This record gives sequence, structure tokens and C-alpha cells, in this order.
Amino acid sequence: MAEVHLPKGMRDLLPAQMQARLQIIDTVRKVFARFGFEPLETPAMERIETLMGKYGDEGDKLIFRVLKRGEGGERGEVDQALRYDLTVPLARVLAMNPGLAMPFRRYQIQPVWRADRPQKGRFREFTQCDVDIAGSESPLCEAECLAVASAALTALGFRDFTIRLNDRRILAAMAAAIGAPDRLISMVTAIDKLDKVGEDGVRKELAAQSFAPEAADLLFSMLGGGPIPEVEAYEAGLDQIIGYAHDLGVAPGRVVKDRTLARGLDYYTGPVFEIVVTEPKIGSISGGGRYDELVGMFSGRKIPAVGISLGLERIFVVMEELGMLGAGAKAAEVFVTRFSDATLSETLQAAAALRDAGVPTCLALDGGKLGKQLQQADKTGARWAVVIGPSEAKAGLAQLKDLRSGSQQTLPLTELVAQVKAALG
RNA sequence: GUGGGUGUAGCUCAGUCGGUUAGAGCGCCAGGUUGUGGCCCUGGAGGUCACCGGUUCGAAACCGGUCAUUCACCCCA
Repeated sequence: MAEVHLPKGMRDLLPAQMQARLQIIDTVRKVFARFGFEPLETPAMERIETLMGKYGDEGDKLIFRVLKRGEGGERGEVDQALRYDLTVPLARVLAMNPGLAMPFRRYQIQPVWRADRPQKGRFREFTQCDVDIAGSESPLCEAECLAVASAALTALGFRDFTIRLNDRRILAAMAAAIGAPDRLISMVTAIDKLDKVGEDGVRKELAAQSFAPEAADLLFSMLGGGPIPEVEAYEAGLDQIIGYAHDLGVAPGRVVKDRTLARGLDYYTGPVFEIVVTEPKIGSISGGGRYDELVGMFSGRKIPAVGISLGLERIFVVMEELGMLGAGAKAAEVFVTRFSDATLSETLQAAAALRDAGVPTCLALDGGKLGKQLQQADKTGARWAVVIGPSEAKAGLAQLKDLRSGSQQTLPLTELVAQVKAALG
């Protein structure tokens, strides 16, 4: 056992995992592009003050801080941090680039870091797939977000997922109605556990937070669909979003309003949403919402914005457990063996010809027994092996062996290439 | 930040009540005679039983600590 370790909660992605992962990213990226989003990347690190105070107390604690210029450890000085999400960096970009044409739609697929304790489907380094729309207050933005996320998941093969939808302002109205407008957070964290601990558990939690029993009664009547003062417009807004999303192709019934959905991040100001799957117990695979004040925190210029984020690692875990990951790409389709020095030139030229034709081709580097090389060919997953020995070389031919059937034929190189290309479609 | 589980070969794991040379499967290496893989057969390499300390005549096993990892809570993707 090697005495080296990875940083906690981080991992290497070996080729077998990378092949599946790249397929997922490719699928998601194409869907994002299809919805008219443009790519953006930002640095792994931000200045600490850019990140602080955007995520709430809980979030701030989880920000990965970086020592000042990599030094100053004794004094504990920090001035930079690894980004916690892709939304705040986007807000900074918007503040710094006033010339961007406005409704600005961008996608961004990059890792983010959180100093969490790792557990199932949770890592300290993970990749978010974000789409955001800035510069519009239209509920169509929310609908676009739900539609693009839904399309991406569908393209990946997801069938059973639910989009939960709520509005921060409805939660605020409930807090006001029970006479605790300033205690939104503790109310919200209590009711957020409803499906986990049940009504009794939430009442206990509320009591522990010194909410009056009457307040709890009122709260549950509102959660149960009872009237909430002054939220008609927000409710109507959510219905509108659902209607638009439906027209944009989101399956009927997929989006459900849920008054218990809270979302922890401080910067959300309006509609919030998350996507959950029931099968592997992994919680949400996606989350987002509207954050109309965030950009203004950097520039003073208010720019409304909405976004949604897909968690690549969680999606991967779900797909893995549900057997949704296809065969995965292989290293090469053709493995060219190295017979001897006398035929090396012809061998290399054969590999080059295959590669020129666009056929993924692996070359035996060290030679050795032919049987050994064919074993190696098997491990690469190649479908064919090419052998060029003295007799083939002398006749200007090459031997093509089908590694599935074991059959082989000797033919001119150009025909060999054409045949492989044809078989690959 | 809080609580639990686990740590034995490259991997997945056995290992009885504390007992002498610590095992299996898979993988790896070599061979089964010439230029042909998979299957089969034979042989082989590979271990500080995570680390440190303690109890004991004797510890992989029991106790304590450390480290790593994993799961749950909180929160989140």
C-alpha cells in the first residue's frame, strides 16, 4: 500500500471513468449549446472577498481558502479562495464586463470546491454544469432553465426525475405571517426537513427554535395549501413558469410546486428549484434559482439573473447505480503489432495510414512475442489487430485479424484501411 | 462541525476461542518448442495484517491513540 494519499474528498479519474465522464459532459454540453447558451470559463480561484458573504454562514465556512501568495501560514492570512460555485464567478464577470450584450446566456462546466466532509455523492472537488441567463426578468428565463436541464437529463437517459419549484418570496411571506419575518432561515431549515422527519419532527424543531405552537399551526396550514397573504403574484408566477416549461418540452407533471423547498444559498431572491431522483438516495442532482441582487453586489448596476446547475458527480453516481452508463469508449479500434525490425517501417506506415483515415489506432511499442502483443491488443479493447511480417512486407500486404472472430485476411494496405473504415461506419 | 463503520496480497475479501509456516478468487509474471490473443493446464512472484503504543508466555485478532477511508447528520450538486 503506497504511502501517498489524495487530498480528502478528491480523486483521480482513471481512463475507464474518464471515458464515461466525457460522454456525459459531451452530451450535456451539446444540449446547452442547442439551447443557445455560450461557453464561459473562469479561474479556479477568486479573491476571498468576491466569495465571502454570498452563500450564507454555512456556505462561507465551506469555502476553500488559499494562503496569501502561498505563504503567511503562521499568520493565517488568506486573500484568495477556490471557487465555491459557478454562479458568483459569473456575477463577477457580468460586473466586470458591462459591454456584454444583455440577455446574456452562458454555460460553464468546471470544477468547484467545498470544504465539506465527503460522503456518498459528495466530494470536496466536483464539477458543476451551469446554465444561466442574465439581464432579463421574464419568467421565460426560469422556464428555459428548467427546460434545458430537463433536456440534458433526458438526453443522458434519465426518465424518473422531479423538478421541485418554489419561490423565496413565498417563504418570506410565510415567515412574516407567523410573525417572524427576520427568522426566515431558521423557519426554512426546519420545514426543509419535512419529508425526512415528518410534521411532528418539524414541530419539535420549530419549538426548539422557540417558535410558538400557534405559529407552527399557521405554518402547517400554509404548507398544506392554505392561504398565504400577498403571494398571489408569486404563485401565479410559478404557474406561469410551469406552463412555459411545459410548452418548451418539459414533460407534464415533471415540475411540482413545493412550499417546503428552501435552497440554502443566500443569493436567491425569487423562484428556486431543484431536481431530485428517488431511486438512489442521493438527494438533489441539480439546483438553481433567480438571483436578481447578486451582480449588483459587485458593480452597483443591478442585473437580474437566473441559473441552474447540474452536479456531474451525482449524475454519474445515479447513472452508475442504475446501469445507465453505456459501454464507454475504448482506447483504439485497431492494434498494430510490431513484428520485427525488418518490417518496422511498413508497420509504422500502416499505423499512420489508419490514423490518417481517422481510425483510432494503437501501436505496439516494445515488440516481443506476437502472442504477447495480441494479449495487449485485447486489453486495449481493439477490434482488429494488424500484423506485418516478412512475408506480408515482401508482397506489399498486411494481415488484418478480427479479434472477435479470430479470422484473418491478408490484403493491400489501402484495402485494409478502407475495410476497417467501412466496418466502423 | 457532530456521530457510526471499516483498514489483511495489485483488486474483492476469508482468517474459528488470542496459538506456532496468514489464505482464496481474480489480476500479474513465466512456461505448455517455430509467426497469432481469449479457454484450459503447470509453475512463480507478491504481506511491516494501516501506523504507534499497551495487555499477554504468545496479538492480524483484545485495549488506547494516530492516520486514512467510508456512511449518516448539518448543509449541499
